[in-house]
Amino acid sequence: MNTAVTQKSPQISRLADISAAKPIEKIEAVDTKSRILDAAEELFMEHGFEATSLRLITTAANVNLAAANYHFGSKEELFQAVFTRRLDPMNRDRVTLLSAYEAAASANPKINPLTCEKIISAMFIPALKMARDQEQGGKNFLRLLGRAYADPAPFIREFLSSQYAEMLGRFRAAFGRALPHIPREEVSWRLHFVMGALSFTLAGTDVLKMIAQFHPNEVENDELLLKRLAPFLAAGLRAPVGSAGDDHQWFNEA
Amino acid sequence: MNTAVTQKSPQISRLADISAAKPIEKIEAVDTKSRILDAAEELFMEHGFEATSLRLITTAANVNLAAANYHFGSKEELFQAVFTRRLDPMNRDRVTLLSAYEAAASANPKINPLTCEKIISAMFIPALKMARDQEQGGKNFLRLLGRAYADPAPFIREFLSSQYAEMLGRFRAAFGRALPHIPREEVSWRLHFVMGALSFTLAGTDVLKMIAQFHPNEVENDELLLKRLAPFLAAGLRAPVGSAGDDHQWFNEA
DNA sequence: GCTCATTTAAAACGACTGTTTGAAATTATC
DNA sequence: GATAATTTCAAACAGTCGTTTTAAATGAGC
Repeated sequence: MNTAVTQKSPQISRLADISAAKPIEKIEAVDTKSRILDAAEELFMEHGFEATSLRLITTAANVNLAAANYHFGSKEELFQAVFTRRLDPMNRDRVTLLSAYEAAASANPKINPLTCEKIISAMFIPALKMARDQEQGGKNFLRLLGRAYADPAPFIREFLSSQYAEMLGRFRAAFGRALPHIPREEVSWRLHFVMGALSFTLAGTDVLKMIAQFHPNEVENDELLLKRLAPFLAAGLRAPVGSAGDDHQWFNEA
Repeated sequence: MNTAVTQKSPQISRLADISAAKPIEKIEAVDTKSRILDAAEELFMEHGFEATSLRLITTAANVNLAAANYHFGSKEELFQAVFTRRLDPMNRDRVTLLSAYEAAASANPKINPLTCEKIISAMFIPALKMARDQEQGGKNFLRLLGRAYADPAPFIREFLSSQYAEMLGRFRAAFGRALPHIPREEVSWRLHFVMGALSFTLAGTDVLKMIAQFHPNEVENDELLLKRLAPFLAAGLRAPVGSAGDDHQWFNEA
């Protein structure tokens, strides 16, 4: 015998223990469908898609296991239902707000120009509204959304892509008009970076937060957080495109 | 009987089909340990941690199932081994490069000032080097790393946190010195945003890429990609902190 | 009260999971 | 070449998984 590695004696389940799931928590919606959605939202946020079993969800929701498949068909469809419930209206609000800004700018360009800050606020305000309105569920969903961006499952990525297609198209066009001196392709990339910083921040589960000396005792609210993010992103969007001199200096001096 | 939802007739496995795994692919390392690491790196990147089974990994690596547990102890320890193999030297290179810049700046502040661009390049150059050196594995790992940032599994987050602690502390201090007019806490947040845009970009699996009209036929290399990212981040880091006027204007005009 | 569609309940299905075991094969050491 | 340490192998273990099935309970319309 031997040991290339000291083996752990007992088999410890890595997944959330279903026997430790409290049958009744704060899931208080009346109908079964909503109870399942609420529990799924919280548990998917906490453990991720693959690591969250239907038994864990239905136990937390205090409903029968078969109810999940009965009402939603499959686990994937339940996952999508969790998203559409909140993402659909949020992205609709974003497009509506952007349209309002565009109309105001069109009517009176001198007074209400469509600045980068305006466009960014059209993306953030609906997200903020959701985080504030449904006190618990809204924040859970934002964290879940931030994580879903990086999930490798193809069905998640295809689903999110279809959900975001219209909104992102509108905002890319708006940024393009607000930044006429920047090439269209560069604008696409910067919108890409904006989404990255945004989703990373909304997910709120990054490595930085677990390291000491990073705002140790202060509990930031989402509003203050996005007020920090906004100037950062606006400045990045307006930055001069990298000159040839910078490009060559960058990677050859080390 | 009835149907609240049209049921899918057969049970289709959502996970990667092990029967479809090719026993021999391009995993050509000689020793079993490296073969497992190479296969695990690629499959974890492709399917995520939970959705990747040890049987899938060992089949792709063309080794026996028990070899994974024999050499690494557990699936979690295998996952961590995949990371330490590349992340450890990469972060060491980053700190070394930053130290070199700091020494040069200290010796001759007028000629070699420690600018934001310098510090950013100390983060990017080692990542670029890895992406170029090991042609396939390096890129795979960067995508895996970007996804791991958002993974909800506690052991992943704690592991990454410990791996990044020293490096991030050094870079936060460096940014603080390079941006003396910006409050320390604001610097921490902006480093946070930088990491978000960076990991999102390195992951390369975001929603934007799947939407039409986004660089449809051009295959960007990582070098050009980071040349686009750098000016964006540097401008954001140097942005004036949000004034009180901006703050109040932001969220109350909708 | 009866009929009918809708919803809930308990139990089982087949498949897949990480891990362990004990013997065979291989490699190194003397 | 014999002995010992290391590595590989096939097989099994004890669970959990998503899903389906069957029957019981519930509700509405008349």
